[in-house]
Amino acid sequence: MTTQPPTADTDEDTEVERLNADVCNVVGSVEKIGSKWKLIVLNDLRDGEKRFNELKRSTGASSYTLSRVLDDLEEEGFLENRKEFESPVASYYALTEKGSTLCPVFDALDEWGENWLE
Amino acid sequence: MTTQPPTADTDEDTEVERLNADVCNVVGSVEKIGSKWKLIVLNDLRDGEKRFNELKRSTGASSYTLSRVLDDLEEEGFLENRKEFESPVASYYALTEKGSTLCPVFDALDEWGENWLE
DNA sequence: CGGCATCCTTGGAGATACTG
DNA sequence: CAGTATCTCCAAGGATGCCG
Repeated sequence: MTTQPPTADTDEDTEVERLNADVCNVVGSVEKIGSKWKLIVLNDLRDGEKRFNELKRSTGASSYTLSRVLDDLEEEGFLENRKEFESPVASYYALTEKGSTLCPVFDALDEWGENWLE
Repeated sequence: MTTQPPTADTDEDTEVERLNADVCNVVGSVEKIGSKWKLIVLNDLRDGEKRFNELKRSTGASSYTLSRVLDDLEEEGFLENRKEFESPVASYYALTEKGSTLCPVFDALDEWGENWLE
């Protein structure tokens, strides 16, 4: 095995998730992509591809957290990673097709926020 | 292209703040109503008002958790509480106007989940 | 530059028992 | 029935250091 940071979980909470997903997949969706950092990162990538440290700065996430979030999102097919092994290594992240399907969700959140935040 | 990849950012002071503003609505919205239980409860109330134990059952939250979530949501104006101090006390919760404004968000999540969950 | 590994703190949330 | 009071546990995440 490699590492098993916090990401390593046996999913026993799938039970609860399933219960709620039965009712409506709103909750399922949120469980899937509703975590704070996932949303921040995904939303940040709507503008186009960004590099690791760029995301780090713009999102405010620690490299540790960002790294894990990016891994998760890539693994789930929401974004893809392109590396350039040139002079200083460059690593670009961008939304995939699937990642882009979330735009309506972001739009809804964005619009809601516009009217109801602060 | 041998040397340095495009470093688009010059001064990070303004950049960070601008990006934070960019992200603000979506992230702000999520921070506001994006927690698992809040969403579960709010979504559960789209059908109409429910009582405490009803919600407890349908959401699967512990009474402690549910209680706090309800408090939060009421305090933030997403739902309202109606009590009947009759025989056995009855307490009904229902979405407010503000709470209903979240429906587009739920719809977006719902539709996304329909296409992309599992 | 990208990004793991490690340590450590926090609060979110379950279980349980109790009260009006 | 509708909550409140505790106790406890664990995953999320910040800080930091190191390494290719």
